[in-house]
Amino acid sequence: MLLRLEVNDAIYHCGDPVLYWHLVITGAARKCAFSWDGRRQIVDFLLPGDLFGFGAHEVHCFSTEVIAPKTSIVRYPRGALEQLAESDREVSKCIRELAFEAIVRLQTRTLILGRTSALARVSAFLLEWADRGREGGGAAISLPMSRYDIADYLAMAVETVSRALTALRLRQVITFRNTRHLTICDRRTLEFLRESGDEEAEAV
Amino acid sequence: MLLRLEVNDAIYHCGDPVLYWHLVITGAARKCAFSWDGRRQIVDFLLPGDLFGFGAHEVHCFSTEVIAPKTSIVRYPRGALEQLAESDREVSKCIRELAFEAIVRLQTRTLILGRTSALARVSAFLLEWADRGREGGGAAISLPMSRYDIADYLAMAVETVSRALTALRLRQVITFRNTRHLTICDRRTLEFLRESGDEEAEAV
DNA sequence: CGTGGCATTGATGTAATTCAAAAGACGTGG
DNA sequence: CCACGTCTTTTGAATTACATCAATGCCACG
Repeated sequence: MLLRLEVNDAIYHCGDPVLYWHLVITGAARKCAFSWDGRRQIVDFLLPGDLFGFGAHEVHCFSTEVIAPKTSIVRYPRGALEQLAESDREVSKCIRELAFEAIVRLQTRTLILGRTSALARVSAFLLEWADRGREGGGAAISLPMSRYDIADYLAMAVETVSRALTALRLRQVITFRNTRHLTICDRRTLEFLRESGDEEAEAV
Repeated sequence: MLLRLEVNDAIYHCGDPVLYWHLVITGAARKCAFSWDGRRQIVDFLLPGDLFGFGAHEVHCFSTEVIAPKTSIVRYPRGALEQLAESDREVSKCIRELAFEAIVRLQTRTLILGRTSALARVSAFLLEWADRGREGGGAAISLPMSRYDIADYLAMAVETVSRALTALRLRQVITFRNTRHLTICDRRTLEFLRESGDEEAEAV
């Protein structure tokens, strides 16, 4: 079943029963949680090819919402896919490996979130998207999400995200075509900042 | 193959080839990463019954070290277990569900690490261990790891962990039998602090 | 009875949040 | 096309929470 959705449309809400597994065809989405006081935390961004909304529980732990215009999503009935996973070795193996990859990604994300400073987190985010989004093959990145989304993904204030991006721009590590399109000029430095978070220690 | 290990023994190192999958029988261990400047980040604590060291990659992304005296670990040859996963539906399903659970745990952890304040993180940690470690059935918790381990798990300074625990003790949310054994007196407040992180807003 | 690792506490510095506001994007309708 | 309102992004000033530095207390172990 194919869905065509617009920005801020919800694909499912936290607490909904898990009836389908979803796959992004075009566009982008965010998987997020809300706390009682209205704060939001983004757990993952979904891009074309990403499978989501599957898991051990009977109900969704998170909400998933569209962030890019004219996003299309495919729904697979959950039961059928689970049955297929149990009968077909190939499908089963595929799902298992997909789950393992998700685990590695989440562990890496845990490291990023946990350890580092604001500049390091934003650097890590840009590098992550340079890898995921590679559309031109070059260092050009397009960010489908707002600064608020990035802030909630990296667990920092919007202002801090903006400042970090400005800092990177001033140091000529990145350049902007416009607010949502940028290019990495100095990947080496970006990788360095991701690890250290310290802008001073230039001496390699 | 059964291993008996002592505190600080390494079960495997980051970069080692993945030859086995491991299962904790008794004791405890920590899965951690190190950055070039020597800082450490703990990704997960392993307790009896936890399977670890499996994944998509050919080499381990993390190191795993023992934290409790006389810890015993079982090793399963990786190839055999993977073959079993492909031939036996039950095993396959079991592993898949185990992976899904790991994903949910990691996502939850992401939320904890990401959003909240020091007090909230320590509260979340205590509640997590109250659930995992339930040995007496009561609210008694024994922490096999040092404050340094907790700090690296929650991505904060040791001193901050200590201060948070002291704050909780002074507010009579927890009491200590000794440094590594404590009891939760006021679970309600602990759950509240985990969500809000704000010690002021007592008005429910 | 000393020694060394772990734990707590205090004083100080700093980086990120918060509060506040201006400038830029974007769409709508006159 | 321009004026208008709204939302996003950026920048500045002030505050705050955490990290860092430094010192002391606490146990276990030899």
